[in-house]
Amino acid sequence: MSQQFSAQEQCDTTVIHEDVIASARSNMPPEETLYDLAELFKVFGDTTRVRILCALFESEMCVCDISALLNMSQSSISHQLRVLKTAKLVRYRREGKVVYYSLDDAHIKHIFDQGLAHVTE
Amino acid sequence: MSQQFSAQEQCDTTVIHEDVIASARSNMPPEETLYDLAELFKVFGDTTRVRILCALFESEMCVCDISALLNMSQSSISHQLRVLKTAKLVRYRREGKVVYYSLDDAHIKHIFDQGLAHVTE
DNA sequence: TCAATATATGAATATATGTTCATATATAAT
DNA sequence: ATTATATATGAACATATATTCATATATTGA
Repeated sequence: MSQQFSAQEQCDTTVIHEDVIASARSNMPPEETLYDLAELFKVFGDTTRVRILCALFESEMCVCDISALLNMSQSSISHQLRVLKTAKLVRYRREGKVVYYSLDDAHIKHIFDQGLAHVTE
Repeated sequence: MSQQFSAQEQCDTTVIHEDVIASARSNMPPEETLYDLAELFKVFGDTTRVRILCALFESEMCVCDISALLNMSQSSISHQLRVLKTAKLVRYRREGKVVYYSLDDAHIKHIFDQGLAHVTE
C-alpha cells in the first residue's frame, strides 16, 4: 500500500499493472544481494579479466606467465589480479619471488560456461 | 615459436613457464569470443539492469511498471532496456501505446542463478 | 649489505558509462 | 486535427574504471 504510493511518487505516469508490480516486488531478492550480484558480473565484464580467468582454467600461473600469455604489461595484469582477488575469484600462493594465481571458486567455470553458451549461440 | 618471441617482447622479465603458457594459449577460445563474453557480462554488471532482469523473471512488464517497481525514471529504464535489447537479453512487443518487455534467452536465468549461488555463498 | 628480480601499488590520464533533462516519436481518444 | 499518454533518444554531465608510468615492496643470491 505504502509501496504503491511511493511507486506513484516516482513514476509520474499511470501505473498500469499494480498486481504485476506487487508480485514482482515480493519475489525480488534483497537489494543488497542484487547489488553484490551486479558487482560480481562487473568483474567478469572486462576482456582482460575474462582472459585471465580463462587462462587459469588450464592451470595456476604466475603473474609473468599471464603477462606474457596475454601480451600485456605486468602492471596491468597485477592490477586486474587484485580486482579478481578482491572478488574472491582467484587465490594465490607465494613461492619465493614468484606468486602463483589460481581459481578460487567452483561457480566460476559454470558462470563462464553459461555465458559462453549464450555468446556462441 | 614466434609467439614466444612476441611474448618476450611484451614481458620484459623472464618468462618462467614456457610450457604452461603454450598450453594455455592453445586452449583459449578465440579472442573475439572472449571479447563477446566480456561484453555479455558487462551487461549483467549493473545494478539497474540486474534488477530489471530479475523483475522480468516473474513476468513480462511494461516500461512504466518497471519504472514504478524500481523507483527510477522512465528515461533511465528505457535507456537500460535498450542495452538489454541490444544484447538480446530481452525482447518486446507493442500493444497500443504500451511496450511489454520479457526475457529473450533461456541462458539468462542460468547465468543469473550461478552468480547468485556465488554471491549468497 | 647490495644487487637483481617478481610483484604490488599510487597517481595520472583517457575512456566508458549511467542518469538526467529536454524533446521526439508513436499510438489512441476526443 | 488536436490532445494526452507511453516510450525512445540525443546531449550533457558526473562518475567509474582500465592502462601506463614511476616507484615501492618482497625475496633471493652473491
